[in-house]
Amino acid sequence: MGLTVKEVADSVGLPSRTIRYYDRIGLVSADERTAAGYRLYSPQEEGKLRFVRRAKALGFSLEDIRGLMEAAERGCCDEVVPEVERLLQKKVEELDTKIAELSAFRERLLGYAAGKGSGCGCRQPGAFCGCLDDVSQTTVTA
Amino acid sequence: MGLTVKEVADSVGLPSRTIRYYDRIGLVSADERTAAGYRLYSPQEEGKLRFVRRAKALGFSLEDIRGLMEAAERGCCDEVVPEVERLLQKKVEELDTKIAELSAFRERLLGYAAGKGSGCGCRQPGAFCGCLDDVSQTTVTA
DNA sequence: ATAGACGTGACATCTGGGTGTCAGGTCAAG
DNA sequence: CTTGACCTGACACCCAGATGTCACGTCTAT
Repeated sequence: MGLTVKEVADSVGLPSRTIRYYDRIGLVSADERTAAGYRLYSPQEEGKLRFVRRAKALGFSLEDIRGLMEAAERGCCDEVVPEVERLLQKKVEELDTKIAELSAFRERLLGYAAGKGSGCGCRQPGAFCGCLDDVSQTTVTA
Repeated sequence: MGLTVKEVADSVGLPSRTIRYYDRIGLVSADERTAAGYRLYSPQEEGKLRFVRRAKALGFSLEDIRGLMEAAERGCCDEVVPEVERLLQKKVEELDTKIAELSAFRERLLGYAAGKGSGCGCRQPGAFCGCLDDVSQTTVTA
């Protein structure tokens, strides 16, 4: 009983190669095998893999994901949610910061593009005039 | 004339090792050298390096940055701004999408945490009950 | 019984963005 | 004239997250 690598791969939308990789690194292991050694995935493991795929798409590292799933092993949703929430909060904050910085950068660029005559006025094709530098004076973290 | 690697490194806030790396990969090269072969950086090159540092902090890849600087070589700011704006727009859109997805994910989590009784109710510590999977049904790109 | 799709582990390789470590050359100060 | 900080190139190595490629085993259909 259970799905083969290929079946579960098609089902969750990851290459079977990657599924085997996740097994190898101990992220999601098929703990059942056929007599011939073929991996067999239970619906639960399929769920884990699906979770991995989505969390990965959201920008979590495999280590983050490992942490989340270990939390899930320790308890069920009631215990997991705060952990997930914490990591998620961190992610959201990171992205918020990044967005803010990019927006500021963009504003400055638009200022250059639209306002103050046309550009920096240095008129030195071929030379790196420094106005991009000037434009990027936005304070940036990391 | 010009700054040595160490001087320019301290000035722009990058390790001298990294400056030499950027030279090696042809991102920002010191085209002047002393008789002994020491790199010498002009204020323009210093400006480029500063730009690289900031753009990197904003999440651009070195290849993106290379493209931006090539644009800068072709013309000056008037020509560069649209190019930068285009890349920047793309970045901002990527991040906006990501933020939206994370926020949706978060909402669902909060729904689990706060609403509907307490969690998914499956009460199966040690089992991956699938509610995280359920919670992450948010449509996600890439 | 044989072709072809799929499975296995093992090992190497890739990308991006560097860092560690050598072995040796240079330069300013004391 | 030596000490110590800096410079040079070359080569190896690191991380995450896979992917390529072998060589060989298995399963299903015809």
